[in-house]
Amino acid sequence: MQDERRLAVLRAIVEDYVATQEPVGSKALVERHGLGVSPATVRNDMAALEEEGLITQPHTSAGRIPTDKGYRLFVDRLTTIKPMTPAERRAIATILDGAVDLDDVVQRSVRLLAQLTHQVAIVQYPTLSRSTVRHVELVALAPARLLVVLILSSGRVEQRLVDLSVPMDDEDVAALRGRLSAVVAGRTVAEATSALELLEEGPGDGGVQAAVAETLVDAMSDHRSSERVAVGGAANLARFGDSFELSVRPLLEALEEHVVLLKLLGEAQTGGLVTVRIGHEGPYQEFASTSVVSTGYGPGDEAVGNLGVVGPTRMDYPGTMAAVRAVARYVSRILDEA
Amino acid sequence: MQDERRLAVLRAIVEDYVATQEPVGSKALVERHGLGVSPATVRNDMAALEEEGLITQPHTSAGRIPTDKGYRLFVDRLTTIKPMTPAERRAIATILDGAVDLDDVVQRSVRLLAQLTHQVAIVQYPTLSRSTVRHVELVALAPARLLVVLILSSGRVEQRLVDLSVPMDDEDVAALRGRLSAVVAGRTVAEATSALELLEEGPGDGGVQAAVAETLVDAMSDHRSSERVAVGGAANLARFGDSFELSVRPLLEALEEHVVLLKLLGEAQTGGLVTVRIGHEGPYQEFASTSVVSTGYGPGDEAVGNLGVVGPTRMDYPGTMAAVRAVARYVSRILDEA
DNA sequence: GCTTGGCACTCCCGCCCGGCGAGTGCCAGC
DNA sequence: GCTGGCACTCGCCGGGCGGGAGTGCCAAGC
Repeated sequence: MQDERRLAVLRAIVEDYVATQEPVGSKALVERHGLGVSPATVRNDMAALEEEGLITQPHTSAGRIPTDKGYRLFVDRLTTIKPMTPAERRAIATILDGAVDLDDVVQRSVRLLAQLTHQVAIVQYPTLSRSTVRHVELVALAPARLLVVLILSSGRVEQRLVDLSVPMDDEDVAALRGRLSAVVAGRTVAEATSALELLEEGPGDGGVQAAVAETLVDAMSDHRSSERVAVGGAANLARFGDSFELSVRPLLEALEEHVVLLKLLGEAQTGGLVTVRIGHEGPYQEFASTSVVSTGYGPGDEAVGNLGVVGPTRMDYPGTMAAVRAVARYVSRILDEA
Repeated sequence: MQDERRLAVLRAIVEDYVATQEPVGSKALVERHGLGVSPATVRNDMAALEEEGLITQPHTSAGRIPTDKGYRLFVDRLTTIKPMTPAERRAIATILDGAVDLDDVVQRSVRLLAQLTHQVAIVQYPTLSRSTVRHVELVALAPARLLVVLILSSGRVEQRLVDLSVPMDDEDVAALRGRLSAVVAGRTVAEATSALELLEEGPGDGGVQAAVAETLVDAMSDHRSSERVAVGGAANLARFGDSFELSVRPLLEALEEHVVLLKLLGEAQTGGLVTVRIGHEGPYQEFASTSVVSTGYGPGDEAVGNLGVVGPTRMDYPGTMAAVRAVARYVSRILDEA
């Protein structure tokens, strides 16, 4: 009985604090929410919640604010993801359907997510994992410099420059292209990679074939492609009321370190499961006062990338989770069709 | 005689203010620079400079700070671009030489420029202008969906998706590729564009050839490619001592509007000419308290893109101009070789 | 045993105020 | 035309002072 009311008090504190950004006191709480008890009772509950480490006071005789642990309980047990309105769904569909290619989908998603949540959005470019090799192209830019272009069934194009130890003429290039094509075309990335690694050395070409094959393997490895992320809505960092130099600057710096962002997005969760990392739960000092809401996307149940938002721990979790889930679903649907 | 000393006073004020970020008074000025006159004399000169609108006081009985007009005079007549040290040159060379492709050059440049200047760096991706068509590739992703890939001599690859009104089989695709290749391969972008526009309708293909040709023309038009810019060092906005919400937030927002940034970089200047736009000289309200230092880059004397930095009007102009010029030169040299 | 009203207490915040110091403008003298 | 002197003007800083919001505790009531 009291336990239930205490949780109701915690929920009310989280909701009020998120809405006003100010510590919330017992009187304001009973006024704004119909709790049906007096402020004194709520004060007792608050003392108990503080005892459990769910809320805290910035200083004596101020209102209470939730701790990370309090937010965690709120997210896990006190709230459900708030469905998007039909208007919001339509907006998502309209914006994302206008995309001309995969990169454009990613760029539109990141803008959209930033606008929907008023926070910083991060979208990972799709990894190529299970796609197949559509085409290999070699272009001689100079006698001893080749442009290697790899086209995958996912629609992604990877390009690399290779400097050769010996010059090649157009015929050599065509022959090499033929040999490589025969080995990799139509195969999945995984198959093509092993096939390339088993490839015998070409006849007296000074290691050219090996160099090109290595470049292809490198281009196919998830690594570089999955390293890429798009970031948007950095201006929303202004919502951190704190000092710029102390809290926002390190965040801005971290946002340019895409490797950090990838770790932040974490492991892909598919099927509408949204991951929430609150405050200090992550490994990065800079993000100790932020929360990350993320999920995976991809055709079917396969995850080919992650997306999410990062914002202050005092964020609207139900709304943010809904937006992240909705955008991920829509992007997944686009990948299904492609 | 007095005129000369007055200009020396202006130069000293700019240099001191840039170094300390604080209004500079007459006494500090004679102490730090060996002006050989008394503070009172300097005060008279300052009154004259203020009369001319070159400096101003934030409030009565404070030191002076330069106005935009004062910075303009300083940049145009009182300073020369400070050459980079050999160590800095080597650092630039080392970092940029490690790039694997054109996009990587741009991304490395933007990071480098941000680090060198401690300001926000902007680098435009090279436009394709005079490059020639190396290769056209068509890939059937689905019966009625084509991926069109355009490879240019500059090393740039453009890709587009085309939805067809009628399905095509592999033979149709190969035939279409052959026809298009014959028309555009080896031509410059300009030539290829006109050739495509004159192309006759394919035999009973339901407008497929026209659709693909149009896509190619679109991909070749400078527009989309030159729209792309890379931004780095946004964290350096912290150097604006001002309030976050009022001055930094609109800037951050503007930095995500790449169209705005392109206008900011302005018209390309080649041959080591660096453009400086100070404060309100530009059309954008958000950038009224910033200066933009930019220049063009490209092989030979041809400008294929711009790069620059944006920072507070109180910036180290000689050093910034030197860094911008040095990076542009090095990028140009890389394009020369490619 | 839980809830409630009352009450004293604590502490932040905004305000005013006075002293200090930096810097100026002006003036008379050189 | 330069210089030293001098009075004046402000912005900045620290201290002191209510006002107010919020708390914890206690004794009484259901």
